[in-house]
Amino acid sequence: MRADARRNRDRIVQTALDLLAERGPGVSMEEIARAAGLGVGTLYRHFPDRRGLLEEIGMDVLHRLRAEVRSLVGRELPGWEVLNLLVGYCTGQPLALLKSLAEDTAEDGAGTCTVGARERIELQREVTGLLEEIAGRAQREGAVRGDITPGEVIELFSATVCRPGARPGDAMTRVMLDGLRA
Amino acid sequence: MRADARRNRDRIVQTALDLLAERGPGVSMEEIARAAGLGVGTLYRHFPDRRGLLEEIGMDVLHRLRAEVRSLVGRELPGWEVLNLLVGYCTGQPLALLKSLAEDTAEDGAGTCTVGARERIELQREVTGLLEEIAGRAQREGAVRGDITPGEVIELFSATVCRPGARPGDAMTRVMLDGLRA
Amino acid sequence: MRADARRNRDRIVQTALDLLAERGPGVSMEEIARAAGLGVGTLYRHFPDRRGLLEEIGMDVLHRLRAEVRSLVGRELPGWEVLNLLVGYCTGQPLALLKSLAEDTAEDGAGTCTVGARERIELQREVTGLLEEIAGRAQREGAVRGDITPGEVIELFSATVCRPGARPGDAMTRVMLDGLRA
Amino acid sequence: MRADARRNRDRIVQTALDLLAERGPGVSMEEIARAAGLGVGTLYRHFPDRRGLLEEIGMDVLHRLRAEVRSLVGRELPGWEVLNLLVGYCTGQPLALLKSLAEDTAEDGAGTCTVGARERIELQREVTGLLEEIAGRAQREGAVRGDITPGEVIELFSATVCRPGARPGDAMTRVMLDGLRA
DNA sequence: TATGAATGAGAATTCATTCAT
DNA sequence: AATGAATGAATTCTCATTCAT
Repeated sequence: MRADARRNRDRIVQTALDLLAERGPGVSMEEIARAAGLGVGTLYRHFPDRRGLLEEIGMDVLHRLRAEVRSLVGRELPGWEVLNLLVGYCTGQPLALLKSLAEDTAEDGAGTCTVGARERIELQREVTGLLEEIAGRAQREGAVRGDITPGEVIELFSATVCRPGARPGDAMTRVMLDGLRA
Repeated sequence: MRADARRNRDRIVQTALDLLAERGPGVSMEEIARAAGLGVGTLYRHFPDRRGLLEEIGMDVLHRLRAEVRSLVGRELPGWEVLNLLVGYCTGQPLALLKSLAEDTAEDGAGTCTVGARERIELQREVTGLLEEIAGRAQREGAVRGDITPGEVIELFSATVCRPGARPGDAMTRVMLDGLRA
Repeated sequence: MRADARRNRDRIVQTALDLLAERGPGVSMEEIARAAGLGVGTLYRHFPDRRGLLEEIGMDVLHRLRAEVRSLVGRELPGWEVLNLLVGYCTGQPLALLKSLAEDTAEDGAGTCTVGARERIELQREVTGLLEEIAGRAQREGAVRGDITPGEVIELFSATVCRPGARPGDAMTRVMLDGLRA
Repeated sequence: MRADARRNRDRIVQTALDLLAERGPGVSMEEIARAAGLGVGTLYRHFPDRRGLLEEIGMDVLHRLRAEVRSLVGRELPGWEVLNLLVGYCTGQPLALLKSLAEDTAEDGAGTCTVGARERIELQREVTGLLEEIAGRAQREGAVRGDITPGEVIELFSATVCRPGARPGDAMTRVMLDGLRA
């Protein structure tokens, strides 16, 4: 891929993320293209359609999240500490998009699932798996209560840090972390 | 108001609530009308426009919530118990709609706020006030931790019970309640 | 026809005329009914449809015009004087409606002409005939120039006095009358 | 602006003028688009909405009228002759549209006047000013009667030549011109 | 009979997507 | 390859007309 094409593609993804965060899911393709300093045509050269763009953005976010999780896991810290560090990372990321993507996909029914969606779901599952491992470890270490499943721990964790406007150390994250303690 | 008109109006509100819960905010006026067994025209006889319909539905939900809160407050129970009882009520109600209404209103900017929206915001504020009183009481009773404001308690509470798919006693509500304890 | 039905009918015609004059051809049936203090249902009991109502209104106006013309003709005045007296009458009447009716009818093509329209056209022709007689007499008396047909005299006359906002003695009517002189 | 876009825009304006003249103000956007050999979307790319399209058409007509008036004024002819030449020009133009635009604008009330409407009114005023100058000159030259204002002369002039179906030399224009003579 | 609620076809408008320049 | 003009299906909303109360 040529350098300028790559640059354009990244600009689109970034701009779309910003606009989506700022103005909700109603932003039009035209607006995204314009905000990225491009024409719609160029946008469609890079992404097959709106859904495709959203999926790719989701992939982008997930890739970065996976990288972060992997690097934290590599540092061999206690699970509880990893969860706390992840709060810091996640609250700064536009993870809310992942939720709406998941909902949109669910709506369509399992059958009509795009290739792009399948890839994302795959990746999502992988990342969730990693996170659940961390949660499980934290439970085995006695830091997190044992009366809920690791999956539920992560569900909770996501609900908290993915919520729009989440900040590390705000009331909701503090209560969530305290509530998770054994 | 004629009996049949009243009945239709209620059907519309109920149907719209169901569809909105089931299929997200993208449902069209036509779909709502069809699902209610009516023509679009009838929707527009009862509600000025799409926004108006949504606002009225929000009012409907809020009125019922206020009634519930008032009745609980009237029973002079400890604040903590009221909060727990409210979990049971709220998780069965389509409160998520209130959030999306609030977001939509915010988008338009303060100036362009409709009369309907203003009323709803008013009512919302009233209900929130009642809830914060309950939270405050629970804190003074020593049941809820004191390091967060009553407003934050309620914010948390809402985030948990308004989330789509919330069930009383599920992991998220349990953790939230445990995290709130003093 | 019962007295109250007659009264309702007249109210509708009068109200419709007023609204049409005041707010243009965009007034809705509902508005007309409401302004007449009735429901739409009642309106449709008296008139088959919108077009029918307009035609009837046209008939109403035409009947009164014919009566006026006949009475003036009966007074055996010189043609020129009759024309001048008619200016006074016509500028106070909502004759503009007749033009728009004529245009609407023309649009539909000759074939699709309603029974109501046919009657009105008939009556219109009769009145025009009477007026042309007057014009012809005025020409024979030497008061009106002879280089245009009586039909043209009346066309002119109508264009002037039917124009919205026409007042006897205003610039346009004076110029028209002066221009018509032999 | 791209050449083809320019061409399409002009086609739209021309087609709309024709349809409006032929079928009255009820023509739909879809019809205009179809008649221009385009999709509705294209109309909306070029004009913000129906009103916007009409205003632009009005501007178009007015610009051409102003150019004509200016060129006639530049030829330093007697006022009376200019008026007569203008009859020839005006009767071939769809000036009736300007009247209906003025009425539509008036209906909305002064406050809600669009930017487009304001521009048009401005231009209309300018052209009317030019025409009144010509009328005034014709009066000073002794060709036009002095007992009416230049404004009234032009009002009359417009009423005659803007009327649908006006032809130079038809009865109405001849009478108007004769009536205006001193 | 009078009323006004219900209906649905039709008009304006938006926006994802395609295609000519 | 980039651009933005063109497209038309989908959506909101209106209003003449019908029909239940």
